[in-house]
Amino acid sequence: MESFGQKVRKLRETKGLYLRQLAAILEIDQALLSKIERNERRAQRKQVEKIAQFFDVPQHELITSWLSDKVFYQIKDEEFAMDVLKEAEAKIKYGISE
Amino acid sequence: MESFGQKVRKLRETKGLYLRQLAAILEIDQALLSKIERNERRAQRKQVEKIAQFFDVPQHELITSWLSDKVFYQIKDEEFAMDVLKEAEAKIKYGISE
DNA sequence: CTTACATTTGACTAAAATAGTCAAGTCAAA
DNA sequence: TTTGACTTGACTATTTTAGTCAAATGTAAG
Repeated sequence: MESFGQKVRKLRETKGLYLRQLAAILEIDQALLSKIERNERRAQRKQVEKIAQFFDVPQHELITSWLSDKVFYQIKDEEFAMDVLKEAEAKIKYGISE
Repeated sequence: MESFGQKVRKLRETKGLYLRQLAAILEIDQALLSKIERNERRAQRKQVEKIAQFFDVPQHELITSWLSDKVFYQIKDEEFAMDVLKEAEAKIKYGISE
C-alpha cells in the first residue's frame, strides 16, 4: 500500500523533476515538499489539487489517497482501529440520526 | 446509527442527571457538555475515559464511537468517502511501505 | 402572566495542533 | 573537495478547535 507522499514522489521522479522544481510550481518551500513526500507533514487540499492537475492524474484518485492517509495517521496506533473504520463506514452509509 | 454525543446523552438521562451535574463530574462547563452531546464540539480523550468510567461502560466501546465520529465528520461531505475508508482500511491492514 | 429551572446559543478567548520557513547538515557523485 | 539534491531540526505563523460566559429559549408549575 502506497502513501500519498510516495505517490507524489513517484510522479515527480517519473517526470525527472527536482524537489525544488515541483516546490516552485506548488509555491511552497522545498523543505515542506520533502516533508510531505515523506509523510512528515500533510499537504493542503489546494496543493493536492495542483499536483493532480500538474501531473494530469484524476483528482479523486489523489484526494482519496490523501484523505485516507489523514484517516490512517489519525487512528493507526489505536488498538481498535479496524472497528473504528467499520463504524465510520456505517455512519457514512446510514447516517447519524439527529 | 448513534453518534458519540447521543450515547452520552442517553447514559446521562438514564441516570437522571442534569447537564450541570455531569459537567461538574467531568470538570467542564455545562455549555460545553451540551455541545458535545449535540456533536457541536468534540470531546477530549480524557473526557471520554472519564465518561466510560463514571457510567461503567467499557472504554473501548466509547473510544471507538468517539473516534469513528471524528473520522465521520472529517470525510462525511466527500464524494468518495466510502473509498477513503476502504483505502484507510487497507493501510491499517497491510501498512504503508516505507 | 411570571417565576423557576434545564438546556441552548452566540460571540468571544484560550489553547493546542499543524503548516511553513530558514539555515545548517548529510550524502553521493563528479 | 566541491557541487547539488535532499533532509533535518528548531523555530514561527497560522489555523483549528476547545472552552467560557452571559444572555436567550422553552416549558412546566404556581
